[in-house]
Amino acid sequence: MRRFRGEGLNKVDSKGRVSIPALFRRVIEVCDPAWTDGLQPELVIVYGDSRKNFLECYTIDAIDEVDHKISDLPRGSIQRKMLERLFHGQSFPTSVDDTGRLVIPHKLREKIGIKAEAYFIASGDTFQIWNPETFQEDQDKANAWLQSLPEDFDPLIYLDASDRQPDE
Amino acid sequence: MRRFRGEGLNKVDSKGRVSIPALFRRVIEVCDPAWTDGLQPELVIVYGDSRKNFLECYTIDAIDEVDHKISDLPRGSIQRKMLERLFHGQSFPTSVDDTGRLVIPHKLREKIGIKAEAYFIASGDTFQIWNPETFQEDQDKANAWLQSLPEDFDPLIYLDASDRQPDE
DNA sequence: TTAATTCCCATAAATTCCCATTTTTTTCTT
DNA sequence: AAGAAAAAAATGGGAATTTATGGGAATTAA
Repeated sequence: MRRFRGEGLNKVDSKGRVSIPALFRRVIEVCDPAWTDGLQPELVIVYGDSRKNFLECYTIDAIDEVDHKISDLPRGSIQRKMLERLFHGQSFPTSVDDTGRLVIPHKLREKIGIKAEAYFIASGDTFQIWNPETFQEDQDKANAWLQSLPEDFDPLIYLDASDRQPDE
Repeated sequence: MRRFRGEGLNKVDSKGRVSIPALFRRVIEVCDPAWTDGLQPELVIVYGDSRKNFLECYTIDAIDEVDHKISDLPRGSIQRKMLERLFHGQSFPTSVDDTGRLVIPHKLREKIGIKAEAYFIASGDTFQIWNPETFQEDQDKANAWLQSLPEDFDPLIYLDASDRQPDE
């Protein structure tokens, strides 16, 4: 499964159109089973988590995986209801047009405070769209935290933790 | 099988007419085996569960699936009787008119307290129609709960739970 | 025959499509 | 290695289409 990698800053016009970074487009295409050259590859924007101030964009493969897991949860359970609302209700299916752009509806632009520019950043099998200033603030916080660590501390140390048993 | 995705808020006029979000219409059409371009695609509104304060709308394919499962239940069983009453009796078959609207009968509008506006939200292979205020209250509760969780809590964690054995 | 429902038509706003430029990146050539 | 040419990416604007919505006439129901 291909993963997104990289970041980018693009202009948003009055109709809400933004170019998707070209590298991301290749991944969106490959991860849409119905896509073939000439077609507009599809994707899904998830925006419902009220704690997040960015949009999360899923490829078709990625959202299908989520959908299947949701349908494995017991009908009527509170978890299923919540996830259905978030991923089925508070999401927006769309596609990349033939000039490589996406239309972000007015309501979604409002939600994350996007006006003239949008910042894109890869996040594994999804990518996120931020208001550039909001992202910078978040990044500043992350940097401050890094600064507080010993000079020789290597974040990769966290990876080894995943080998441990959950109860350790 | 196509699934509904997204949400929308539309006006209800004095005759009870409401536009169905365009994205939903595409799904309703595809999931009606009898539908072909120019015809009015059909659907079924289920309204009998007194504990729910919204209407649940089924595509023809979705309701057929339910019907078949019901007819597999033992005749005369209490379960079958209950489901038949709910899905056969307390349901309303209708269709999308050629301007993309649905007429919600007065009785159903009363039941969920709809007056000038109706809120639509996808829920897998069905979609729901709510009174906008009622939905918002429900959503506020969900958000409050989310806010109460640790900052880095990801609702997707629930999905991984489905890998576990039921008795864990 | 009154009221409710359906059908038909009209319009404004939003969205999509199509085409044209500009920028940036890559490739080719000297 | 520099500059020119070609290709790809980003952006802008207008026309055409689709949506959402409103109102009246025709039809059906009570």
